[in-house]
Amino acid sequence: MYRTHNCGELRLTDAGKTVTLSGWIQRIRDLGGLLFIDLRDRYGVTQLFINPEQHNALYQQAKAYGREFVIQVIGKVSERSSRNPNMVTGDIEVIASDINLLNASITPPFTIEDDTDGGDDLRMQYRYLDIRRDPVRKNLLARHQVARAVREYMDGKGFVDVETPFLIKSTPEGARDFVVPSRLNEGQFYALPQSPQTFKQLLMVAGMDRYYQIVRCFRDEDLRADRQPEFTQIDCEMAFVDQEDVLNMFEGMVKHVFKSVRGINLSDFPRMSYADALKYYGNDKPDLRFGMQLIEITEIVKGRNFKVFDDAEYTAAIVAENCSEYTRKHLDELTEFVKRPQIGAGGLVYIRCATDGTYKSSVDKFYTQDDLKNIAAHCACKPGDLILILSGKQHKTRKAMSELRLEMGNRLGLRRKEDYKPLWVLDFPLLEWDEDDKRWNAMHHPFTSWKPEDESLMTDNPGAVRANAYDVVINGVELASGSIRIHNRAKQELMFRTIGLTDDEARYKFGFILNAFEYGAPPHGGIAFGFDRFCSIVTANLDYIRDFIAFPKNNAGRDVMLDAPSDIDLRLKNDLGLK
RNA sequence: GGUCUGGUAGUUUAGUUGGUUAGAAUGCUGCCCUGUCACGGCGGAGGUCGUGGGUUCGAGUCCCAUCCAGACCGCCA
Repeated sequence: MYRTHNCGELRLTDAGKTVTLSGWIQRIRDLGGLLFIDLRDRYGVTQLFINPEQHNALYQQAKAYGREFVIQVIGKVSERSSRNPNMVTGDIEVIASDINLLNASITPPFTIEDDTDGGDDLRMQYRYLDIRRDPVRKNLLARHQVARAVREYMDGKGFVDVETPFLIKSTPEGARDFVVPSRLNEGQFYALPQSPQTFKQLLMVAGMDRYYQIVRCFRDEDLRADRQPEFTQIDCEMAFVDQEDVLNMFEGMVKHVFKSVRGINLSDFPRMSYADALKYYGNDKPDLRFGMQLIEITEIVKGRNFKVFDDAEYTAAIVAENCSEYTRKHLDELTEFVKRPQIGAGGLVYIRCATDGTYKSSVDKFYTQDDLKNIAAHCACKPGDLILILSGKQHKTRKAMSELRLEMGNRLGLRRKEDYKPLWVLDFPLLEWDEDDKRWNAMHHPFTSWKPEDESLMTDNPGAVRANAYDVVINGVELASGSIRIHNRAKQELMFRTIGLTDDEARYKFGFILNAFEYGAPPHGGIAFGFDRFCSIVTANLDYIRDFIAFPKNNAGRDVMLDAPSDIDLRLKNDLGLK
């Protein structure tokens, strides 16, 4: 038997017991006449004690050990003569009477400690050492807890976990597919699923009624801190439901997970239309942890010969409370921020609302004190506040304003880690114009149904059609996205035609689902959560998911531990008909 | 496809206007140390300054190219 206890469970009440522990050497403290070893496993750290006067051979043996050696120790639990209140096992130590070396270790390339000296690159290359560190291990355990809570809730609501295939057919819509060459069908390829979308709909046609799966998805697109080429979704679908049913069911799931994993009671999710999200936050995933809404002032700033505002399609302001004392340096920084190519604003106009009731702006040449007072009143700006104004094309300016708002939120400490502000964003447009391909594209996916009252717009104004689509957003992060689906062949064909697929193409690419819709497809809808994101938000409220994935890829899609992707054997290439 | 930041000891990094032997911390290592827990004290080893080219009397430092890493834009239904 390698161990009778783990390294995190012994307490003062165990004093006197003879125990066997196995684990890794975290650190050795040799005081000459005394030697301490911190022994670590997944569960914690326990101090071992060796007194050379009693066990000189053991002392000589242990002295030669180094960090990360794997040992088994037999000894007696006893109260420490000087306790350590910072450790849960700090009241006791194990007085070693025998130690077996199970495996030696070379010196690790970085320290296995909470605050490691290792850079990201090294940590990824030696991920198996990184996972020995407490913070990383905790994240993986948290991920397990989130998954467990999800399954608990879904099972309780009668959802059935059904597996769907990974080797499927490439489709033209959406992200770029990862493909797998077929040996038995030379020259042809499987695609890895971007999501099990069509399968879950077919399971509804099949009468499974309530389906879910925690499932890997694959998209061959460029990566970000919060995006991996393979990632995990909580994929869900229900039959005989309308939008309200889906919203209630999955709001319940998010609340259950927060309660179960963190003990946090989320209040009911507010709902906001896509149009309002853009109007008030410049963004379809608003961070509601702070106000600072966008205020449109396009018309009231016109007519003062300030050409930028006079010519602008859209001008908007945000009010930063108690920032009127911002220095020239601060304002220059903000100007630089919005003028960065990624944001792309032409410039930044400010109005300081001084505490004495006067106004100072960067456009004093064009605007009188009364003009500025009028703008301030429109923005409900108080003395001591600072108004920041951007101007230009509506879409681009809203986007820039959204970035500026988030930046100010960061600077003012308004995006507090401990706050959680979820919401539903509703009524997304069904379609968006693809400038490159000169055609309409499904905004969510081409199986999304539309508001019946907007159906007449499908032909004359497709961009105005609203979808039965919804997102869960928490703290400015899109956590989940779903829709009520089309379940009728004619409507599905109309959708395909609208996004530029000919009937022949539609039949070739999606014939299976069109056919299925003719065999009594029930009304259905669902949602899919980004599971990795969910974990990072619930446990740490971070917009960084790699720490929640055991073996993630780097920003070029490489696995630096395996050094994948790699070349393959020539013979394998031949078998696959590749050159 | 594009923009930006970085690459100096095992690791994390400092390095001024281009100028003597590239400095520190940590890790490693030797000796000392009987209650440590980031133990402590004294000593030691450890560097092709990512790579290639160029400018210069002289390059870690300036220029060009390239590789790697990270962040972002495009992209991601």
